[in-house]
Amino acid sequence: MARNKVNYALIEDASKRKVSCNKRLKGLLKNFDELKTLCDVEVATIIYGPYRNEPYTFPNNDVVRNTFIKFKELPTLERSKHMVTREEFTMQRIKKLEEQLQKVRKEIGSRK
Amino acid sequence: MARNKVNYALIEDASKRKVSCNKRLKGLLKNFDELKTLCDVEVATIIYGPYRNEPYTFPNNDVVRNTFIKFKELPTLERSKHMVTREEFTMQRIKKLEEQLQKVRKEIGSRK
DNA sequence: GTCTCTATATATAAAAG
DNA sequence: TCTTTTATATATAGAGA
Repeated sequence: MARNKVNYALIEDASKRKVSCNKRLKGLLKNFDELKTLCDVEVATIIYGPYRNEPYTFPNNDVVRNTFIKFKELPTLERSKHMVTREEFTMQRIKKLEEQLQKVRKEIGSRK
Repeated sequence: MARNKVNYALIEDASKRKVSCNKRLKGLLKNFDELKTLCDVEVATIIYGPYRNEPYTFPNNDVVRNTFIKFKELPTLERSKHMVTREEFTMQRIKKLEEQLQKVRKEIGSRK
């Protein structure tokens, strides 16, 4: 994806593959996080990587379990809307930091 | 992400949110597809969007079903060991933003 | 292995049609 | 709305420490 365009096929070199895998996993989790935050989409993911036996889950085990139950049973579960206090808090924090960054960067830009 | 940087918060405008949601879903599925192909990672995802009753699944319903069953059978302890919780993820994000802020502020300081 | 850097590919917000 | 286009932000392959 950068420097060189990558072939749409298994990366043969094992160490390159591992590095790529970790970078892409990170990117994927960010995408999920943003989709959930910006667009209010409910996601549940299990990822089995080749480098550990236990899977990665997102956003967390409970949600994954609940989403699966919902998926299996199809009748819509009424979901609690009152369990995001901490998440809201950290979200605000991130927003604020990003605004500060923007501001400071703009200040730099105007001096160049 | 383009033209303008987007705030890390729910997109208030409903039609913008929908457009963004669809674009991001598309991107996310592409990411999954590439991770699976390039790095031989097994993934299972359920995504409930606000615009249809049926969830999106990747790679397909059967794999999702099987993967989640497999996940359910893991002992709880093993499961939580490598869980990527959303909280952890946001903490990392905050840390990174703070580092950037520090760096940029230092740059400003050195010019004054 | 693990971080950082950075050039390039890609994703995507907003505009235009 | 939806598609297509474009400008910008972001992700990431490869390199170097």
